[in-house]
Amino acid sequence: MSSLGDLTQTTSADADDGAPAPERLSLGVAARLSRYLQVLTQAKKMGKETISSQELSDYTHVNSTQIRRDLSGFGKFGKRGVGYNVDSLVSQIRKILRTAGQHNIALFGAGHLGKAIASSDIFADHGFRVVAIFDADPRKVGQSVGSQSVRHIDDLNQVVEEEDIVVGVLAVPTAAAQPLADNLVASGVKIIFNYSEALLQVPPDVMVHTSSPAVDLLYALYFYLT
Amino acid sequence: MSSLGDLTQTTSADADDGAPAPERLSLGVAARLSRYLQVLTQAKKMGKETISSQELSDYTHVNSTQIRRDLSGFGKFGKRGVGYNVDSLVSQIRKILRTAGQHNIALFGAGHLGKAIASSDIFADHGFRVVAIFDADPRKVGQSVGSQSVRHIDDLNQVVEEEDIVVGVLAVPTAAAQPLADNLVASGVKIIFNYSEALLQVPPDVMVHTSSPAVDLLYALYFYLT
DNA sequence: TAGATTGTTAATCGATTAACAATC
DNA sequence: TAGATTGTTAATCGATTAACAATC
Repeated sequence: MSSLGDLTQTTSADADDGAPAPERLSLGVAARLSRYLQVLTQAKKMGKETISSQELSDYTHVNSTQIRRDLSGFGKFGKRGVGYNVDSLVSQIRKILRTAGQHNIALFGAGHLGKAIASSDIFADHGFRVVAIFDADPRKVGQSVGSQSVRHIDDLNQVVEEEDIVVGVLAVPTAAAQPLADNLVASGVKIIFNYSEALLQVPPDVMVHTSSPAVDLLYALYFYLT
Repeated sequence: MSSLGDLTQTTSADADDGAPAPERLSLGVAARLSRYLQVLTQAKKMGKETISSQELSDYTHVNSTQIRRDLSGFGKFGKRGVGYNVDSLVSQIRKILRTAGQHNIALFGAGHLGKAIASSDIFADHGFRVVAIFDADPRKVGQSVGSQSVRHIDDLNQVVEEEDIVVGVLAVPTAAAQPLADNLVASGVKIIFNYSEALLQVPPDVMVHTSSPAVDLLYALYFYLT
């Protein structure tokens, strides 16, 4: 597996502008780059023009050397003595992650959580757009949430195709999650974001991310208690 | 394949003041044990009595050898040819993480997100109890959310002391987050769970976890697109 | 028994970190 | 210039994996 060993590095002559990374990023690198992007996006909103690896480290809790190393694998984005330009680093990382475009989300569940998600700009800031909201409750169908009106699940297949849905977000009761996941899989969606507690069973080519705030708390608490 | 990135998402206020603390778990181990615990908790709800390291691996995306290795460091919890007893593994891990007890949470923000959190049992399942809800809007004070009635922020100090609040959860608009965090720090809370997009500034002994669903999506999308 | 799965070792690979020269 | 911060190296640490005996 020596050719896979290079996953995180691009080293060679073409490290500069626009050169496509020849290999897939490793899991760790992709995850960290995404985190840098979030902090940068927020820093930009706050009017910050440059940021140092140490500042990025303070916010992401990733070691500053690691950050510089992650970035320098793709080019020389920083200025010594100054730091990184926020705007240009944002677009460099977007290029590396190939997430510069718009991506469409379907949201399931028009309860409190669904409404919170629909009205937040946490997704919008990163190019994700909620283009459809579904609910199983017929009384909710037709109500408007954010800029969308709630649809019935029967429309799922049609909407996925017409709107080019890439991600399904489940903000539904635990018991409803697996059947919905099955529907999403059947309609061809490959990324499911699960806010319920269900342990979802999906084919290997479908990616499930289960959000688990309580797990993060347990973990934080351990270091608080010890 | 998803959440290896989560490992570093929370930080420890890791004050290495001379005396070695030989018994502390490493960040990675503590994070993984927390994940096992979540899956086990859910598996238990579904009536599962035993679970193999391979099944745990399927749900957590942690290598099964790694799981057996993590667990065997603390004792021989499994039965060869059978797997692990779900109930007993839950209590063993709780013991290791020292999170067997109840811990009290104060929730800030009685909007959609706050209501979703208050009515979810995602925290309750792991021994966290929302014992107070605050909102800055005087019209919301006194309303009841879940089993609590909404309080005014002025009561914060008193509540933290009386109710032994260990964690503050921020489900407020981004602009309101930093002042609230300052209040929490002043009242002695050491763990802050931030659902806003604010980049919070806190003293080094306070731990901030910022929830970032969009980051996880970016990350998932990268592997989908490549 | 026969099949399954743990507990454990040893080797390898990738991530993390400290340190520092380069240079803005 | 003087201070700050990047880019990079070399050493260390932790994760992953294959393999397999033990044993339920």
